[in-house]
Amino acid sequence: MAHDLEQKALASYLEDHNLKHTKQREAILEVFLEVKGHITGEDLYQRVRAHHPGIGYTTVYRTMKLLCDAGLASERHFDDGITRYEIEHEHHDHLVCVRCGKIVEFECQMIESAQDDIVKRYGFRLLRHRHELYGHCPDCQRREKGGA
Amino acid sequence: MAHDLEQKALASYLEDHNLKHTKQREAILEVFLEVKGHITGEDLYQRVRAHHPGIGYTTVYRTMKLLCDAGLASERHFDDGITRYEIEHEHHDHLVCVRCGKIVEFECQMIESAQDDIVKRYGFRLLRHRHELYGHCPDCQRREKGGA
DNA sequence: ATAGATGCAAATGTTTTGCAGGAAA
DNA sequence: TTTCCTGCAAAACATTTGCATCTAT
Repeated sequence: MAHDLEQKALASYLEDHNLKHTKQREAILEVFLEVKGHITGEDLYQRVRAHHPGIGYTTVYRTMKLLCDAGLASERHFDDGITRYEIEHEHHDHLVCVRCGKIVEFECQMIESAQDDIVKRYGFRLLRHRHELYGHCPDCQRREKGGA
Repeated sequence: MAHDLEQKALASYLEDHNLKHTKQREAILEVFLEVKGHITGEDLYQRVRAHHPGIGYTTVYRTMKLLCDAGLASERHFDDGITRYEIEHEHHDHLVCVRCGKIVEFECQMIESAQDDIVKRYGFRLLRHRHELYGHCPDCQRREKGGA
């Protein structure tokens, strides 16, 4: 499967850092990749638990932190204050549906360069940014018209 | 003082909604306007407390919620997860210095219209957005060179 | 007099930490 | 067999709520 690559990356990270390769860590990474990220700690916990009862919240949170350090995941904080983990990949921003929770990624070079201009204007040195658009996705707009 | 206007707005909001005009509410609004917003609940609590010992966190939080309803304040959530209250005014976004915590507002029409394009492309209906640039402000960059 | 406000303490919800037992190397 | 992990329970932290008391109207 396509996830072998990431499992190998995890293994080599663990090895390089004198950490142990446990079934819990493997299981959490597995589920995380399966759902393609954008998942909360709670949700991840529930899903891993389905296959591995007995696993604790603690392990999920600790493992996700580890995956972030390993460069396989990254944390995202949207409006609801709940941390979500996504698969680490090149820079992008998000569209979030406030009705169904769907998250879509986008990337816009024009905005990036406008940001650079703003930063220059104020004399800041830019480290990172966060840009989120909240609204209703096409499916939910259709549902609205339907009557829900 | 310039704050009379807002105190009047508060009074009329309270009246319209059958709420009472208390010294706590007045004091909190006073301090909030004084510091020009972008303040945390904790910070606001400490400052109000300096002049009005005995006031509780609860009242600060409840009053800020009320001021938001009244359209005088609005909540902002930056990266650190602590709610900050700002003076409500026309749409804008923020530059945040991650060293000293300074917050600068900006507004960019080019970005706004680029957003509209993106939203259209994905078929979303845009309700609101959040755009924050994190970096080092000019003062902190100077300090860095200095040696701190 | 009475609806509404206050302040305390306790609850909340998410994430983290201390610790004793358990598993990988 | 030593080092690192795990899971539980408890802590942490910002914010909210229950409740008895107090206050503006």
